[in-house]
Amino acid sequence: MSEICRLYKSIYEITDQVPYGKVISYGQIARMVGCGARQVGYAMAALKSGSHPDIPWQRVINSQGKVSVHGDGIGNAMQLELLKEEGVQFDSEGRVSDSSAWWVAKP
DNA sequence: GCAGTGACTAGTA
DNA sequence: ATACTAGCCACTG
Repeated sequence: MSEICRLYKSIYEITDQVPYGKVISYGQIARMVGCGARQVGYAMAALKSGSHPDIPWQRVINSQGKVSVHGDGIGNAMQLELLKEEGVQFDSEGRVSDSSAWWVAKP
């Protein structure tokens, strides 16, 4: 059994701290943990149902404010739907409203 | 230990 | 606005 590095733990910690109806970008988390953005995405991919069901991985999106495509795009659709259920407003392009960003306060 | 891969980002053309 | 490139760091073979 491979124990997850504390780096992943930090990533999960931040992701778990994202409030309901809010989202955060991979890059932002990467800066917080002090690692590359890819590692954040990798940590999310490592999340499995049953291991860390309490982690709102669906609230993690890319810097474009959109959901990234994984594998066949299955998880992608689920993620989008989950966010909609949480009350996150999406644009016609599938982009999240700037007000839905957690970290932030973007000009 | 090296090479390839990956749910990314930022910069340049 | 889009397309391509380079950088990023961890995991797998």
